[in-house]
Amino acid sequence: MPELPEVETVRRGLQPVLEGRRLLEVRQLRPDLRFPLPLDFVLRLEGRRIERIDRRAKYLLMFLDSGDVLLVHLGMSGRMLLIDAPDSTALLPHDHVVLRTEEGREVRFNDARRFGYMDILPAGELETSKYLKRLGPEPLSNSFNGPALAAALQGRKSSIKAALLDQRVVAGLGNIYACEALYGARLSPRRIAHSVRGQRAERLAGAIRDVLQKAIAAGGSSLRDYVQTSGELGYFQHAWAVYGRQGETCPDCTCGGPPGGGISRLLQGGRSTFYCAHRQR
DNA sequence: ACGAGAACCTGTTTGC
DNA sequence: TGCAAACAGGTTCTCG
Repeated sequence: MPELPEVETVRRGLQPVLEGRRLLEVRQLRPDLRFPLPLDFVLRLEGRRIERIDRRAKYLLMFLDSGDVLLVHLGMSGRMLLIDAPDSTALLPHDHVVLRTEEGREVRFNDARRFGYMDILPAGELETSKYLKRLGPEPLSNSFNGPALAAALQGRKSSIKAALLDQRVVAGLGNIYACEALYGARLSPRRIAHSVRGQRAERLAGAIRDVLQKAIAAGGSSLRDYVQTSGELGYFQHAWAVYGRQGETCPDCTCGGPPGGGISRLLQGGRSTFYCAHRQR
């Protein structure tokens, strides 16, 4: 589930619970997530204070007072569960790592599919690490704009949809927001990537920023209700324009439903793409 | 070198 | 209703 806006929302929810707090106890419930955890995983976390929580693309970065960074990727189904009363809350299925703070609260990394992972590395090695070194620009940073996007797409013969999922082109988009951004920019997901340049690239870069900012704002506005009844962080009711809306009328088409208008589903590289063939060219 | 597809793993939804 | 197949928000590897 987590693309950039969801990870950012999780980051903001974790800040008041973890930032500036000391980890009194860390429990590792299995030796591996997607990858094996470091052998000294617990040792390097217990007793450390979390000074700052950052985000890069879909990665959460927890900077420790030891100079290490705890890097977290939520994969497809990873969640951070907030447990206020740990002693009366049994471990749930797929709770893999438990962080207990000095305040007696817990943050649990829960991940059924186990595509998520964690690692610990020295802060100085973060940028050149295998995780971050190939990432493209942050879409909400100043370095991301139409010309930068066009340059990254130059020579690419895949579909624009596939290119947007490549984290080297722009970091943080996943299947949902790639669909939504293409809808916002009125570009067909089947369009060949390198044909998106000039004005089209401006439109797409703008749509990407727009869609991400709105999704983050939707999370942020419900920050008060941040902890769901399940204690889960980062789930929100998103008002997606096209994603998951196959068969519905396009919100922007006045031509009525199919044929011609209406939202259809397409399979690209094994992933579902939702789009309006009438609006997107 | 590049792009499509498979693989990783488990839970939920869909279709016969 | 029951069961099997399809599908799920990510990333990386292999193959052609």
